[in-house]
Amino acid sequence: MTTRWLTPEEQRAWRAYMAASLLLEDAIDRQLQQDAGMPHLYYSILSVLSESPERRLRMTDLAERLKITRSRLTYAVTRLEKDGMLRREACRYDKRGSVAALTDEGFAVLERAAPGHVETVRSSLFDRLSEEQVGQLEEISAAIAQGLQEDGARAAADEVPWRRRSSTACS
Amino acid sequence: MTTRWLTPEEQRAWRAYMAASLLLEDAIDRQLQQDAGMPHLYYSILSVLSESPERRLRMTDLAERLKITRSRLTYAVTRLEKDGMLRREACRYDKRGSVAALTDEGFAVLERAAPGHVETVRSSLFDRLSEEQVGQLEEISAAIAQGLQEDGARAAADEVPWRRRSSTACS
DNA sequence: AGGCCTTGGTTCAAGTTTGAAACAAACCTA
DNA sequence: TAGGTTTGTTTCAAACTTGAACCAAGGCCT
Repeated sequence: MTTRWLTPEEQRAWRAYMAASLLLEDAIDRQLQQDAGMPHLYYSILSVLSESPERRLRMTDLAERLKITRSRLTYAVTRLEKDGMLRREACRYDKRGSVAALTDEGFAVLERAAPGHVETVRSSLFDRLSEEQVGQLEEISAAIAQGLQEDGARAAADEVPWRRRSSTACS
Repeated sequence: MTTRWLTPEEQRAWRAYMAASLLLEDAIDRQLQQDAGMPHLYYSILSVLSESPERRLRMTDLAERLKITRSRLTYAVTRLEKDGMLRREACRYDKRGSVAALTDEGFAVLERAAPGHVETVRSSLFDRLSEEQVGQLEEISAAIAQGLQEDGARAAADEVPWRRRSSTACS
């Protein structure tokens, strides 16, 4: 089948999106690096933890919420632990598991950084959008995210299908 | 002034956006790494070059179009040059300048990779959106990008203001 | 219990990004 | 035209990300 190239409208949207997402992540990373000494992802880790029951979460759950790989998370958590922002604890139910627990210091750092962060998100993003556009952005983003997560799940399910033994022998 | 926190609608939009942008970049990076052996940014460099007059562009212009730092570009171009995808040439007008020129091999690689890339962009993004949403996405992205670029320009202009000599001596 | 696959996490090397510093050419301006 | 600033680009070290490989521990069978 011949490629269905992007229409001019799609091209414009795609380019605008790429520029916007790059610039936005940059702006946010820069602000947080300045004011909190950590990149956006690291701040997000603290943020997610702070909203979790008992301010702690298992590594895999944390990775899932943040949509990042476990390996990336391991590295980040190691750094944050070194900085005293969180502690690693053993999981009581599952001896394999480890849970990240926000420390009081981590929580304090988060509280101190939050206003500046919110202000940046506001001035970079929401101040430029109408209320209607905020709703549109949510719907669009949700649609994309949902699709990609289904893809991921499907891919995982289909993984190494050649290992499945079919009951009727058809190669 | 007390912080204006995000409204629930804004929070939802922000979280959905973050998830979507992470997942999307991941999907695209993975596909291109698989099929073309390079991350998205590197592909974009080739792509921008291929659409430029004579398939060449000065480093700064390239960085500007891609919204990345010059230093990041230098690294990427070095790799791409090593791989034979492009060549660095001296700029005739400005002896400081260097221009990146797409090689025939680079163009060929690009042509081979393009269909798969477009297919991924389509299935990850545009297939999930209505025509209307594509338009909305463009407008939203353009608004964000425009705002952030103005900010960047303003910040650059205001840089080291203490060096400016005011005509009337006021401190 | 003894295998075997899966799951939760970490480790390691290679690749990439960051930001500040270094350089050199170009551009003032006195 | 010499000195000082700006502009274009690279360099360097430190930080971060990636993906594959690894190591337990948990869950099934049989």
